[in-house]
Amino acid sequence: MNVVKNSAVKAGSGTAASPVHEQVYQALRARVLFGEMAPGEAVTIQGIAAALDAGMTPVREAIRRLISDGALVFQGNRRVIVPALTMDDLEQLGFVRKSIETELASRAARRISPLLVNELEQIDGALDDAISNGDVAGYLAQNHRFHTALYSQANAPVLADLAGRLWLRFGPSLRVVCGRFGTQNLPDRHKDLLAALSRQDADAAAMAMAQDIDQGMEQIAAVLQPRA
Amino acid sequence: MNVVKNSAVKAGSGTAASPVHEQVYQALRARVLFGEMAPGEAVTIQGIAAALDAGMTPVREAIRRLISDGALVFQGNRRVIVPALTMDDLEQLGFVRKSIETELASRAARRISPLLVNELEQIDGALDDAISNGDVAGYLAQNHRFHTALYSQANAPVLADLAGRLWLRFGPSLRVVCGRFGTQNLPDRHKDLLAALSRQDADAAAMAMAQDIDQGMEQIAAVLQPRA
DNA sequence: CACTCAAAAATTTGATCATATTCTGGCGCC
DNA sequence: GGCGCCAGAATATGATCAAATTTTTGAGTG
Repeated sequence: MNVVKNSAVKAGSGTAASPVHEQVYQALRARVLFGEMAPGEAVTIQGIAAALDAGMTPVREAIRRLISDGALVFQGNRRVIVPALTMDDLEQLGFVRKSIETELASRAARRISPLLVNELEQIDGALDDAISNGDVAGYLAQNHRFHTALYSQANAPVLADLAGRLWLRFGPSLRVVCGRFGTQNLPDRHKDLLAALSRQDADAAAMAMAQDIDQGMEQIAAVLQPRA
Repeated sequence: MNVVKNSAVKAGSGTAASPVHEQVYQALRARVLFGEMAPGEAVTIQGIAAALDAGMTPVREAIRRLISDGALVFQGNRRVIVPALTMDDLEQLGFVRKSIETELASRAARRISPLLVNELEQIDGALDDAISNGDVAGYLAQNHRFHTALYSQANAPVLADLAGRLWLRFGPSLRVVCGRFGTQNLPDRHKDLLAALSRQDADAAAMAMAQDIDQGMEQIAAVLQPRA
């Protein structure tokens, strides 16, 4: 992967010339979110800088942001790694996710438009395709898109922002889940959610979301606790 | 204020020579948390660097972290300011605080030792002193210490960490509250909480915490909405 | 003749890099 | 197995370039 150098071309190709540290942040964020970095893997500034063809300063800034997001952890000394969740971490994460994301689902349900329901159904369709095709990256991406699109409709930027941060914490572990079980065994709990949304039933939407979260967290827990 | 240069003295005076960017982060964090920066105030990298006698790079990193924490906001262009909360922000913050911090209180209540209760009572005493002395800075500091000490006992690092981040968001506004109303009118809702903790009553602790949070959020809301 | 609006210079500030310095962790040696 | 040296990586600096804001200035108008 390569970060686009916005050097000479002023009449940009379309993207509004975001600063390098932002590009690096987005690139790393995507990697973490979609499981392209393994839990426990070390992250070196110079390594990332070389991989993304960027200077050290922007990379350093991006990494600090990710650390603050909980997407990376600063290992006491000067070492930065991709975190490996413990069972305790997972339990707490599940608690917060259920608190925040059920509320987001609830609020979104009250304001949602048929247009949005349609968009979500399309995303969910793409998600189903990814599952049946065994396309792990596609599954993760569409699942993320589904939740993000829903939360953006809740008119609650603070909550949506927090939820987005939480996702960064279990992204790497999700990849491990898919690596172990494949996509075939990933049930899609979004159908109940879509039904609730389309009839603007806030309580039902919250409940469906809670189940979706529980199911996801349990699947990760199964991988974290490798004793039969 | 001046950051200590850890230059020649290798046999350190006791503090384990933390990196400059960490020192800057802590310094800025304290400033935000204790209302030493006004909402809406602009934060310039070079200004901070000059004020703290540090280079630009560490300051830049610290600011990025604070932005990720929600303590500062990146104002589209390249400007960074201390956020001024809206009523909507406050409502969402209150929701998340109640979700997380009541849970923390609850968990702490189940594990707390008489020793800790004693420590909390001492902090609360210092808090009362600050109130009667009209010592705004002291009030904010002790109040923060109280909650932090409690949360550290909940054995839930993820939740405690998230709670700590949330506090950064309303720190600046708290200062405005105190500036407007003084400390005299700040009721201390910690007594109920301490009582619940000392008898390890998790539900009562959660309820008391919810009231403490509600009261704090309402006080901020009163300042945010300046129509009589 | 004063006033307004706007354009352009100047200053302030942010972004990035190349480089020097310091520290950590590993590896060979005793 | 413990101790000191070495490679590599992180930290930090200051310079340099670019962007944005502010100030200045000037022409046109009432």
